[in-house]
This record gives sequence, C-alpha cells and structure tokens, in this order.
Amino acid sequence: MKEEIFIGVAWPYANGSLHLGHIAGCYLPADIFARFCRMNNKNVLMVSGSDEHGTPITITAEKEKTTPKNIVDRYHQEHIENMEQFGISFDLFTRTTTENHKEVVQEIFKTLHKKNYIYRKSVEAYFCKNCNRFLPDRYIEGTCQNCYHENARGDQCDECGNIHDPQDLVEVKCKICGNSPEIRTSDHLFLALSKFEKKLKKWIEDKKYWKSSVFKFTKNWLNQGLHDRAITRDMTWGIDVPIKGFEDKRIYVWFDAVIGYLAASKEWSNNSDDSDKWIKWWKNNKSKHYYFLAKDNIPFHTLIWPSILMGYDDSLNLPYDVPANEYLKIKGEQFSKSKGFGVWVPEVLKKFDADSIRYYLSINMPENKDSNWSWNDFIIKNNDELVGTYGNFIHRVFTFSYKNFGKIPKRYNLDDLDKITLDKINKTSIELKKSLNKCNFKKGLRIAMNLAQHGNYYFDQKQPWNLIKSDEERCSTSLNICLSIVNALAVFMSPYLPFSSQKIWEMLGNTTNISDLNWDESISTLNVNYTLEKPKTLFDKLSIEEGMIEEDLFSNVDLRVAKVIDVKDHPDADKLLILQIDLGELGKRVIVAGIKKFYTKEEILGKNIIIVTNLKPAKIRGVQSNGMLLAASDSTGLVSLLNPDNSNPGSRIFIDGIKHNPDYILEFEKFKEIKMKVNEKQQIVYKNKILKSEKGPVFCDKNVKKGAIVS
RNA sequence: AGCGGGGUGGGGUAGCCAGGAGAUCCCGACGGGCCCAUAACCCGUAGAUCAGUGGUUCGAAUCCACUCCCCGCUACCA
Repeated sequence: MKEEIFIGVAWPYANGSLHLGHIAGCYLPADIFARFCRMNNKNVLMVSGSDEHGTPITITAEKEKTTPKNIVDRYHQEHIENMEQFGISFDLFTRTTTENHKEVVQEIFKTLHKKNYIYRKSVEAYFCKNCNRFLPDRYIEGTCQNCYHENARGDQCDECGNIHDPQDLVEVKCKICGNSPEIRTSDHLFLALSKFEKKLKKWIEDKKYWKSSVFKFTKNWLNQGLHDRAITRDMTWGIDVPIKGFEDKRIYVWFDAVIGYLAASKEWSNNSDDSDKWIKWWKNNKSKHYYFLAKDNIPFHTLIWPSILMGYDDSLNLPYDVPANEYLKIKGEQFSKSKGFGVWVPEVLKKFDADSIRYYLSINMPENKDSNWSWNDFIIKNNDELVGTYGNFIHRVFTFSYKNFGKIPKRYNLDDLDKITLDKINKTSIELKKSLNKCNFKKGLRIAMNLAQHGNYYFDQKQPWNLIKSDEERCSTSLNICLSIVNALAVFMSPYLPFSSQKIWEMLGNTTNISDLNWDESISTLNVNYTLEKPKTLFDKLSIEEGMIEEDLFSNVDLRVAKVIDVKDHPDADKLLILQIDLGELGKRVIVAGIKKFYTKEEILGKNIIIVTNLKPAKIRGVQSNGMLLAASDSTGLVSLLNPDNSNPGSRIFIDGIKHNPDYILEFEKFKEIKMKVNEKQQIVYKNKILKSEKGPVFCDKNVKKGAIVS
C-alpha cells in the first residue's frame, strides 16, 4: 500500500515575475521533496497556482491601462512556463480565477456562515471618491501625529515607528491619486478565528517535530489569542460573496488563496478518470499533508487554514508539517517586487541551466536562517562543486570507459576498497533518505556530493590509466564500480538535478524516465555490456562576466584620491570642518567633514585622503558639501582617515575585478549599502577584496580595531 | 515597541532542543601527489578565546541571566 502525500506550495501572486527568492523559499524544496517521495513508494499530489485576486492587481492594471484579467493572464502564463523550465513537478498548477475555485471557495464560505463561524460587523475605512474605492492601509498616507513625518503609512510611521490606526493620521492622502479620502462605514464579514483557539491548541500539541521557528511562532500567536479577521473587501476584483447584502463586496485574497489547496485537488481529480480521487488525500488519516512556504506565510498555514478546514468539515486532513524556509536575500537585502530588487526567474533562465541554479539554491537554501544569493559564490560553487567534483567525476568515468572499453565493463573479483566503495553507495542511500524524509535538503545534497567525492578518491586510488596496461580485469572491475557510483548518483541527485540526472540515466543505456522509477531498485541496476555513446559534458563552467547580470554596487561609486589644500572650521558647528580639496583632473571643490574630534586642522592639511566624488551634494549645517571623505570608525569610537599613500590627486581608488561604472549622481541611501570594513592588516575590505590605489593597498591612517566600518 | 530567528577559523555553514575526548563540512590560503578527466581530481598543513559578560556544573558552542549587533514577523511581496 502506497502512502498518500499531499504537497501544497504557496500561491505566487500574479502581479509580477517570480524571483529566485520564491524558488529557493518554497518551489524548489517542495519539488525536491515531491520527486524524492514519488521515487520512494509514495503517492504524491502536489498542487499550487497563481493567486490572482486583490487590490494590487487592479492597481497594476490601471497603471498599465488594461484589465486585471490581462495582468493575471500574462503573469500566470509566465509562472507556468517558469515552473516548467525549472522542473518544478506540479501535478497541477492552476489559478484562483477558475470556475472550480470560485465554487469551492463559495461553498466553504457558505458552510462556515451557516455554522456561525462567519459573522457581520461594521467597520470604518477610508474611501477615495476620486478613485471610487475603499483604500487598503497600504494605499493611505498622511502626517504622523507623533513626529509630524509627512509620509506615514496607514498603519505605522516609517520615521518614528509609531503604530496607529489610519484614522489617527492628519491630512490623509490617497496614495494612488493624491486626493483626500473620507471615512465611511462599511459592513464586512469576519471569520471567527477565536472560536478555533481551543481546537488549534490541542492540534498543535504533538507538532514538536516542526521546525522550531515554525512551532514557536505558531504557539506564540495562539497564546496571544486569535483575533477574528475580516474576510471581505470593498472591491470588484475577486470572488463574489455568496451572502445576501454583500453583492458589492468580494472575498479577501488570503481567505480565497489558501482554499486553493483543496480546490486544486478537486480540479485535478476532475481532470482525471475519477472525480473522487482527491478524497484519497484529503479524507484519509494516513495521508500526510506538507505545506511549503516562506516564513511570512506561517500563520496562514498553521492557524488560519487549519481553522477553515476544521470549521468546514472536520474529516479533512490538517497539515502534517509546514517546513517553512527563511528568506533568500541579495546583498543582505530582501528581494522585493515593489523595489524591483532581485534576480528574476525569466532572465536567469535565459542565461543558465536550470540544474545549475537548482544546485546553488539547494546548497545555499535558507532552511534555518536567511541566506544570500551571490553571483560570485554561484559561479564558484557551480565551477568547483557542480562541474569540478560532480560533473567531472561522471565525465572522467564515462570518457575512460568509452575510450578503453566502449561499453559498460564487467565486474570481476572485489578487493577491500571495492567493497568499501559499494558499501558507501548503500550507506549514502540510507543517510540521504533519512535527511530527505526530514526535509533537510542542504544536508542531503552534501551527503550525495560526498559520494561523488569518494568516487574521485576511488578513481585516483585505483589508477585505471595504469591498470588498463597491467591488469585489464581489475581495471574493468574498477570502472564497473565507478559506473555503479555514477548510476547511484543519477538516482540520488534526481530530486535536486532532474535534468542532468535524466541525461546520465540515458547515457547508462536506460530509456525510462528516472523520476518514475523506484529508488532502491534503480541504484542497483547497471546495464553491463551496454555500448556507450561518446560522452558529452553535463555542465559548463561559468566565467565571472557571465555571472554579472547585475552590476556590483561598488561599480556605482566613484572614489578618488584628494589632496587637502585648505581647512577651516565650520562656522555653525563644533564637530565639522570645511575642507577644500584638490581632485586633480576633476578640479577643486569643497566638502564638509565630521572629523574635528579626531584630527586637528594642522594634521589634516596637505594630507592625501579618499573622497566619494559622485555623491549627491548635501547641505550640512548650511554649507554645501560636494562629496564625502572616507573614514573608518571602530567599536571604540576611534575614527581614522584612509591613506592612499602618495597617489596622485584625482587618481582612482578601485577593487580588482569590479568594473568602474559610476552613477552620475549617487544617492546617499545607495552608498550606504556598500559595506566596507577594516581587516587585521588595517586594509579596507569589500566583499573579501581589498581597496587599492595606484600605489597599492589602501591602509588606515591610524590603527583602528579590526572590523571597523568604513563610511 | 512586542514576538520570533540568528551571531561558530578569511567567506559560507553543521552541531545547540536530549551538556562530555581532537568543534563538522564546503570555498579560499599554503605544501605535496597524479595526469584518466571541463588546468579538472586526490592527499596533507595552517587558521576559531564557538558575539560579550556573569552564573549552573566535575565538565558548556550546547543550560540560565544580562548586554551588544544582524534579520524577519506583527503590518496584503516567496
């Protein structure tokens, strides 16, 4: 009897392209798990789809002067393509605008209403007459009563952090059109989450096997008491509320989207030969439900969705595990659609193999803490690990076998190392299964890579290039064992690297689809005597330039050597000095610097320092500063200038390997993102590389503590 | 602000919940080997007061308390 596994993956919002954060956060881990389960006697049903309702989509549509339908059609199509190109093996990837979805959502809505889990309540909200719509919090801004900051959001002021209700703001503006909205009352339907508290508490009791972050976070929410939440909105783009008197409202997206898991399962059944098939997964106490999502989505899946399920029909399966990931970031910043900051899936797929990306995202997955996407690290890991260790092992084995035997060679007598190696294959299989069963994907990949490394070791120890001349039987045996490793690796890696695994599988003389096969059976079959084709390499090495889709932030800054030719006190400030500096070919200019506490005028006069020349000019206490000097300040508060030795004024300060392509005007915010630190040799380090002038490395002028920050 | 997560050799990480010999693995550095392979591979060496302070204990990276720093959620982007 096969065990039923349901895998639900968070629904991507159809308001923009996917970025690598989405893939690393949930689609890739879900897919690895699904592929692994299918190969290990599990009946997997994996579904998701585009989340296509809600205000942001209508706003995008207005901006582009088109319909919401057009927007979601475009991104849904793109999502489908991207999922397929990445090899995310959904059984169904649907959307929330299908007729089926609407029916299921409305049915659940009506049932919950009938059972009194949904009730009516009147609320006050801003209404923009000009836009003719109620404004969600994120589309309101006004003046904060606390600090008088003008662009406070509806829910909180970014400036002072004060939390408030939108009604507390003064001079409220609609973020869309700029007009002043008015307060109107509106009736909404609320989901009585508070009624599920007891049941949820009981349900959560035995979930100690969840990731500690997921478990603690959920428990904490529960202990603070659940608040009922509005599940309707005043808008037109969404699912109709199936209750009288709410004809002009729509069901709120978060209620709508999670129900997609059940709706999609039903849709998948309807497409199959048996429309009741979904019941095998949903009303079966042996079936396990896994939900893959990122950390911001945890309460929706561990509290709200279970509540909906319990309230609707308590024979339905609740989540078994929610292995939520943290975030994949880039340069320590969160990927963000709104800021347009991230690595976009459609672009990345044009340039790189899906398996290359899958490898890096897997080995660098944000399983327990945020991780970073780095182009440099991506290239290093691709070249050294995927190509060097893994690809090269497979290639050298195939090439040697092809050249010297032309077919898969036979196995004769085994020596100790042969036996150890064969045993290593089995041990790897057992360990890998253990890790993958627990959703430890990073560890699993390390385990598999470890076998590839052992393969290389074995190959070196055996020296088949010598054996072929002295002892053909032993050579044949060694290669047979190497190919057994290759065979096993193809199986072990297939959840992670499905495309290349399939290629290896075919190179070994199989015509089947590796992901349809049984794990244990496949690792032990080798087609001895199969005539080998001329081997081709599986992965390509990448060069740094190829990785540089996105420029390094450092490229944007123009650093130059400057000679201080005059120093004055700032008339209205006791910490500031006004420096006149000579920038050689760039001429002379005035800057303001806050270093009076650390350097006397005499000390600084005539010194060579380093200046950011393209920083947006700023008035500092009434004096315009046309640039900023670089200094290092350590944890003790000591500040040191940077010393470019006796380089010529105007000459560039640079870092090897980073292009010089400065912005015309560099925003201060952007400059702040460039994080430079002082190392133990008093050099300035940015991303592991040191800052140089034409005379060599730049040093601190005074001795500061290691780790001092340069700004 | 409240809550949660994290701070481990130059970079990135495992271990922590169930405390005990040399603190894991990958990259990088250095030295050696090999030449079948995509200048790939294999072996060895150096490098960490496990953020800080105090405590519990025969013994703490691991447990407790406090402090500092980073991140997230709360608050419609995975």
